[in-house]
Amino acid sequence: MYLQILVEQADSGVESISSEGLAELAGVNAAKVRKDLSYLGSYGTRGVGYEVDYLVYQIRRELGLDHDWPVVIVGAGNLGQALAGYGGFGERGFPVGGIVDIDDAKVDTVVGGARVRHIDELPAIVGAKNISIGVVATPPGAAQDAADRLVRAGVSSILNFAPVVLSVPAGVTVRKVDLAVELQILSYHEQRRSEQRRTNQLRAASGGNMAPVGPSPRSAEARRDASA
Amino acid sequence: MYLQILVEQADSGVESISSEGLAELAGVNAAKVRKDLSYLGSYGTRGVGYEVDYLVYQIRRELGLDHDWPVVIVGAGNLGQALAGYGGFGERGFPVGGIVDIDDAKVDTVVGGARVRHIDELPAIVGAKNISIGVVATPPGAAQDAADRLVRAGVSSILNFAPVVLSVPAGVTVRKVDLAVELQILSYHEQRRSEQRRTNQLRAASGGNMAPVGPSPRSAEARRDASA
DNA sequence: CATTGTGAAGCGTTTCACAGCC
DNA sequence: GGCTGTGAAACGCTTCACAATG
Repeated sequence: MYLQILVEQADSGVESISSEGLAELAGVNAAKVRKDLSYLGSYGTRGVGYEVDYLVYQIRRELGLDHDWPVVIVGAGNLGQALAGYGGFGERGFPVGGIVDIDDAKVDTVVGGARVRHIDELPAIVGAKNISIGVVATPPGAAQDAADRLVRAGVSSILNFAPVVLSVPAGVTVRKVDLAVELQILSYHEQRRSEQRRTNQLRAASGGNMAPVGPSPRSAEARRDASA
Repeated sequence: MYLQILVEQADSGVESISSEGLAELAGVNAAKVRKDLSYLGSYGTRGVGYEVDYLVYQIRRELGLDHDWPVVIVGAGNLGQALAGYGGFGERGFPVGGIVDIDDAKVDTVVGGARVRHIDELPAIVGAKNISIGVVATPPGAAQDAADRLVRAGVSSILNFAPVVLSVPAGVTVRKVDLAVELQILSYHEQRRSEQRRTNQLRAASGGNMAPVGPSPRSAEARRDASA
């Protein structure tokens, strides 16, 4: 996240930034920024701050972003197609090295500039482009099989969009992005807000005093809290 | 996550589950499951376990999933279209109540069964369907404006797919899904793995003894760790 | 007697507070 | 004087361990 912000700042011509400035932009505590950055080494200058370009370079190096990581997408349905068509991946160093599907009807169609290939070609694709990262964009029922195939093909990191817990051997990293879970979390907050409103109405109706729970001044502090 | 697993279990005819069983499926510790569920109330039976259906009901109630939450999508580009076309949302209680874009060329096109409307109609759409949740699927530069418009229209929860930190008033919840960040995290793990391999080679070449760092037996334990 | 519910310990992360340094 | 780097305290989440109980 720091990387994103720093790149943005660099693009706007900012050359130096303090931990406090970066914290403000990231919505976190300044001490946290300093501690986080200290794990990279001592790249700040006391009394001055951090040089944006240099920090970008160091973070990129630490994250292994000094070269591209081609990815292979399994599943050419709605989501797979959108991911393949979404230019943002390539821009950020993750070009789509291939997209595969198990359905012959989808094979050889073209999405986002890539031809869909059959899932049986996975080992060939992974081998040819030396791919380490796979994306599972299949329906839930096909996700474990997709993961197994990716692992067998030699992939060691998986980004999973299917709403299932994947089981993989040790040494393989899985990250899960579950859109429904994100919405459920928002639903929970909405639920609480509406319960809160009911309680306030009751309290107001009964004429009692109450601690303020409504919007406080729109300070940076408050805005940070809002996304917690 | 428990909810997902429990619904799946219910569909396969499982009627009762222990904290240990649920922990296994979720890839977490059994004590954590019990503590988590204890916040809902005491819905288990000692010596027996939890009744799946009842637990599903209680979790749904707590999360506010006892009714649908229509969502409005801002941005009808690649991602917005995929989200609108992705049936999974509606199935899980989040039907697409509308999709808007600022670009007249996209307005009135139809994606995933919904007609794209102009972003100026946002207040009308939100008001008519009583929408609380908005999805930002715009390019980075347009995201803050999209968020501001959503908030002005009365939305109080936002799911943000744009790679920017949104600034919203207190009382509005934002969750961010950043695909590039997910891939960057995987890149970091890959980076470490390749560094590890180099170190091992050096150690092996120098003939020294070393603690095992490679794959261990594929136990449930190890597979859990893999996704950490 | 298997399994829950939960105090208490353990542990990693965040924040404070200030010495160190430019 | 201003800002970094970092021990130490605070905090919150996870896990242990076991009393409670159907």
